[in-house]
Amino acid sequence: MQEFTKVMKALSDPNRVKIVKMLQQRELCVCEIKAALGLAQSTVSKHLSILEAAGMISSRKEGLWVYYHLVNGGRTPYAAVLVGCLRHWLEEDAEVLESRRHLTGVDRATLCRD
Amino acid sequence: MQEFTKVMKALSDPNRVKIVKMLQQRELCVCEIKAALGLAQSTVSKHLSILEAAGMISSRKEGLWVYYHLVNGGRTPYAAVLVGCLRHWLEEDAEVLESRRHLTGVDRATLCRD
DNA sequence: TTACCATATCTATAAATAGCGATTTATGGA
DNA sequence: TCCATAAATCGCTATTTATAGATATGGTAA
Repeated sequence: MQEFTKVMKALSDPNRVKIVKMLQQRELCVCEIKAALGLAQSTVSKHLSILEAAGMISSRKEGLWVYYHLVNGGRTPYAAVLVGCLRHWLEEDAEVLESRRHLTGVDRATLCRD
Repeated sequence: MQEFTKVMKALSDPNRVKIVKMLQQRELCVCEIKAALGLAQSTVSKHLSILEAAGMISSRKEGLWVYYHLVNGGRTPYAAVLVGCLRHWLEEDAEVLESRRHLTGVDRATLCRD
């Protein structure tokens, strides 16, 4: 039960849904997500840990940066199905498009030092 | 976006998931759900209104009683898919079985006057 | 070393939520 | 009309959650 509700709770916050939708395009480091959503770094880190605990995303360390990506298939059946559904869902959502727009055209190298 | 997160939030509470799983078996009036979950009537009513607002359940009035049932297909694509998934998911969940057990063998007529 | 930088964790706070009791509303029967 | 009953709503408390600032961690580079 908790395995299921954890996935539902993870996806009940718009910012976390936006993170999933952004990670559909490519893996991202924390500062990119921070910039795209306009949230504090600590807040983004918290959101990422919630999505990770729900079995939907995973991370990879590269030097100072931590890159997050969608877990292929998801770590639980619930995470797997929902991540799969979200491939199609909300593709035209205004908030999703907005956050994705912040990613393109921004140089990651300059973005991650401020 | 909100249409989606509303469904996720509705299913992020164990008691509401149990309500959906009970309604898979048959339609139920509020006092039956109240008895099965061991919650106050006002609390159950609140949960039902949240599930209804998410487009997953609907009600039918019959005299004093209000019978709730799953919306066939769901009022939104998100509600539809999740209700569909929940047909198979959590069938063996301990909490779900427990709440369902409270329903069987209880006479509705005597249950709803206390 | 020392300084710096990206991320995670800790602490605090404001807002949202689950819960219950009391009240209100709606319905049916006497 | 008056009373009883099922459900919805209101008012409140306790808990959870989203957020940000401050601090800790761990890697990089001088």
